[in-house]
Amino acid sequence: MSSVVYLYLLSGDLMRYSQLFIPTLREAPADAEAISHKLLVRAGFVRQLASGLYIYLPIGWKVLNKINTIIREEMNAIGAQEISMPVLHPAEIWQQTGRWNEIGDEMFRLRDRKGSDMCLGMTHEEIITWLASREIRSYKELPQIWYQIQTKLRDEARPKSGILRTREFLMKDSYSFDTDERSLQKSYNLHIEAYNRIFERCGLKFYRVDSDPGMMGGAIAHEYMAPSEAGEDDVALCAKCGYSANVELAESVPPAIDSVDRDFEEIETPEKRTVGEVSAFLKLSPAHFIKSLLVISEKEPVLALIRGDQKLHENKLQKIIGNFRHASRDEAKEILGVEAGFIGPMGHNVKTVADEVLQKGCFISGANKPHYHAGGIKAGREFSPGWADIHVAQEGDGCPGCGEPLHIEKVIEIGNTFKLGTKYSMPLRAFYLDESGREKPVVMGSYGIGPARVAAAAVEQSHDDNGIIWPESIAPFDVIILPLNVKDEKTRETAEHIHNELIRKNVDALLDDRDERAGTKFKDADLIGIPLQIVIGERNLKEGLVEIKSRSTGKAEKIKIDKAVKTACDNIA
RNA sequence: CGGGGUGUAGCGCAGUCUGGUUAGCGCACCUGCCUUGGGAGCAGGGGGUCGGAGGUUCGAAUCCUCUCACCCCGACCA
Repeated sequence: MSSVVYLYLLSGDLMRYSQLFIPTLREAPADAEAISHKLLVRAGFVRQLASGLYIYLPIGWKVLNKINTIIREEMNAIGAQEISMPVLHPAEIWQQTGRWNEIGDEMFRLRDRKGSDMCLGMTHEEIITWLASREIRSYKELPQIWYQIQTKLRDEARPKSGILRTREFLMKDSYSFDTDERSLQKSYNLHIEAYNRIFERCGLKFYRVDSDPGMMGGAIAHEYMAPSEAGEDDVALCAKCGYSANVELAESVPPAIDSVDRDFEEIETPEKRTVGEVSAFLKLSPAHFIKSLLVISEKEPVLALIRGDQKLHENKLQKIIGNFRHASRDEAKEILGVEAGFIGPMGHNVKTVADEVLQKGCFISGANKPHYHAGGIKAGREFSPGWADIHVAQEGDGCPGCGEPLHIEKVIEIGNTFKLGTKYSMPLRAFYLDESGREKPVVMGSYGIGPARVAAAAVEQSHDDNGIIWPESIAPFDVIILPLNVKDEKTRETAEHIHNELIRKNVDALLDDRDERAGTKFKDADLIGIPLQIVIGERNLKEGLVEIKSRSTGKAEKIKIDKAVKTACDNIA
């Protein structure tokens, strides 16, 4: 029996619906968009305090704690040790790693009464590394994995989708400390094992994908992604070889076009500027065109070329030419001497970066004169750019590993893992002495899980028109007992009896003892999403029967009263 | 930060364009009766600074100005 369940068994009242605070609503708030947002509010799990700030009501908090219990069990199982660090941080440590200045408005900052700069923790690399720097002396003390489940605060530019993107949220964050890269790989692998088990136990469908380490530093990073329409990220997946990556960095080979080599020729295209307009006008698919986009980097203007059916991947381009912005219409005309809409790759004196897919084939693009496009444009003949992958991977593009078509899926990020290396141990001087007495920086990793996102993803992935269908492992209760008419003595007695027996067997069972009509009880039970319902009605009772119904399958079974407890227990596993 | 939208009872909404009784409806809530296998019915009842401030007017939920909050799209996101 988990500690969470045990706490709730302490008071029988908390197993009675009439004593519990579960404010369900017939209608979802009008401003809720995501399914998980609507259902969690309607079913009485959460309430919004302000933008990006949520109150967890009793059953919401209980679900979160069930998730946290699973996380703790699996983290402890890999030898991680739970600690708790402050949410309020002195600026100094963040200044030492440089992130005080690197991070902008997203960090909540404040001053204490003495005027010292402080901030609210967005994450705890700085703090834990400070701790390690003071306490870790020798290779004999390594490796270590420390974790906490702690509130994080981020002044998000746009909180959204209920509890999916909030300004204050709970996060399980763990940090590994190792002597070298090889040892770090072991800690990293341990986390992979733990994460796989955690998300499996939480009943989620999920992928582990390559991700962009971003400002976190370090070279290797992965994200755990739960497929959902409410997600904010896209991942590229290959069913054949298993390639999986966030679209932020996914590579792909766009399908080849069959183009016939032709000589260069100009074509009049009056008032046709965009690829869409020109391709419709010439009755050719957008893949036969080159999109020529002028951007301005910090150093110089750059002409970026991509195929007409592809999108420019700004992050990929940014890694090549540094920060840039799109040129204005006037700038384009001034620099290239032609109005936007009729720009072609030929004959310009500016740095040009083209997507690799343009290396083969014969294309159409702007003719560099108003109201004209040009056909027969071949790489190496009409233009000679620098080559790079600068397109966004799209559905059906070839897998970079095996060539099979990629599938793009919308996902919620529920966890991430980063190899940090010495990014934090160096500036904060977290050093240890190795076997030969040499001082070396600790090699670190950092690993996050968002319990609220796990809950939201579970709702997104498992619901129907009637409400939530919780995975058993994280449901607010295992069983709900529905005495349909509590004024009927036999009904009430049977329900109480079954309830007591289930509780005695450590089943987390809720008794709906409210004097409500049957319909109301069914609707609430379905909405809240408790996996198993035991329905006690006068009709069946006369034959000595009660009904056990599965929330997920909707299948109901009539069984003898004295078999109800056993059957329920068997169903809970 | 750019674009769009919404603020009227706990929730969902009408009324605003075209200013004029005591600001309405459904659900929820309270009391009574009745009812008990899918959010019943009847009767009675409570609940509103119409987001806020200022202005125009004899008179403002309604018109004007400012402001705040929230949602959606985009940018951003260790």
